Amino acid sequence: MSGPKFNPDNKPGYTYELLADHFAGLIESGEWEANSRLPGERALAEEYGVALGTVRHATDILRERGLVITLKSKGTFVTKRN
Amino acid sequence: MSGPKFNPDNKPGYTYELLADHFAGLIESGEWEANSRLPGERALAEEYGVALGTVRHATDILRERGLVITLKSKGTFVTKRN
DNA sequence: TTTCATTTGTTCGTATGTATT
DNA sequence: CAATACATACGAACAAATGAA
Repeated sequence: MSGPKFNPDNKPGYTYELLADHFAGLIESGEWEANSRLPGERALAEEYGVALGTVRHATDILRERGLVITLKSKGTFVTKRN
Repeated sequence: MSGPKFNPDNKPGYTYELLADHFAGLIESGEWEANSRLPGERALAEEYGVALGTVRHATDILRERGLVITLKSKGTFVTKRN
């Protein structure tokens, strides 16, 4: 069995960590711009073929790293850095 | 229906917070002694009539408060205090 | 060494509540 | 009112680590 769509080869590491690193890369590369809102959790879950809770765990990590902030009922935003 | 068995009256506050406070009370009162292992997460979920995720959320809070430590495949233990 | 039970860790699915737009 | 989005909560299943038999 191949696992989640985001990690069909079951590479080492937990899906939420790999996903957090992937998201961090999108921020680092500028594909996710500073101050922009991320796609919704359900949209991300759909896009990456993982569960809502997994996306949430990944964005929790981004928040801990200070890469994003989450505003209730608004969304998760890339933290502006200077 | 009235809600989870642990909070059938749906008192204000989330189940996981009420549960965390309840657990903290057990530690404070000494009913859960220092250095002792808590019942397993799944046993607690069964006992209080709540979901596993809710117990886990509650024990996460206890951990953040420094009241317990969790060792994988061993259990969650009341932090010894002096 | 292998097997087994226990416990935590992770992931999925689904539903409901609440707030914002 | 409807759509969007986060928060909470339920259930279920499998993985990983530990320790004992």
